[in-house]
Amino acid sequence: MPELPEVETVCRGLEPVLIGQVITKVDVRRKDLRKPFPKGLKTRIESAKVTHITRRAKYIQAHLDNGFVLVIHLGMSGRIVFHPADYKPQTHDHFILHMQDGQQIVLNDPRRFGIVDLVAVDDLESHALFSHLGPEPLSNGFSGPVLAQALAGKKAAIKQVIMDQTIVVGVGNIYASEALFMAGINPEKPAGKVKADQAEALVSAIKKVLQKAIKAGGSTLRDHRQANGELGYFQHSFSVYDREGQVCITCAGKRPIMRITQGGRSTFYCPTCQK
DNA sequence: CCTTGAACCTGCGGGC
DNA sequence: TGCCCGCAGGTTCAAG
Repeated sequence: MPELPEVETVCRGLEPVLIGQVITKVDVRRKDLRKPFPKGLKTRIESAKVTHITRRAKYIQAHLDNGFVLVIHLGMSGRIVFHPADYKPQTHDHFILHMQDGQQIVLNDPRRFGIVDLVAVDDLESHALFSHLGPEPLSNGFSGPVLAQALAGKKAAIKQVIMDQTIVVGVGNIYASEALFMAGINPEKPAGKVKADQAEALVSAIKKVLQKAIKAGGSTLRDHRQANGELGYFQHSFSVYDREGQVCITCAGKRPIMRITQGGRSTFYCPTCQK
């Protein structure tokens, strides 16, 4: 469940449950996900207290009182769920934090594209997972001029470029289609041909769609639930994503929403509204 | 440098 | 019912 709004929603759900709590026991149930679990993970975080939670791009960062930060990426299919003390691990429960109040924080990830890492807080910015990342989309560091500059001269399709985490972080396959629709830009347009005014519109659209999705608790695909059991509901607000063949909500024209493949991923757009 | 495609995994739904 | 195919919200690495 992983684009920025979903990860942000998870972080907000984790805060009241984790902050101030000591991790009493850690269960690492296999040797790796997309990467190996870090060496000494269990011994280095057991008995540590969670001080605060941050997010960078699609990474969850749980800061501990021993100078380490527990980093979790959910990949494509990862989810974090809270369970009571008597919960028994199920299939694809790969990593479990037992907290001092008895609650279990369970990382379940069927496809195992997720990552768990442990980083010294002083090394966070320079760590390989983070050092190459572009600006946060909701920060002032992401603006029309900044994006226009990053797009200059690029031949690749704009859809694929805004999903490039070195350009801007947090935009995944759903919100890329949604933002391009909102900005009226054809996803196949070469990035370098997106000029200042369209870049400005695209930045506004990305910020707007991500903010709206966060307010909605993210999008819930394939029956997924947030850690607290609540469902995100932004999927009901999709304008184009997963709406192939349906009528465009803006132009209601004769040409329906199209689905194309870019970089192996589905893209949805309105051929009338997006130029 | 760039772009493209495949690779990593499991599960689910549709078509036959 | 069962099998095969395509598809799924991400990232990385090799090949051209």
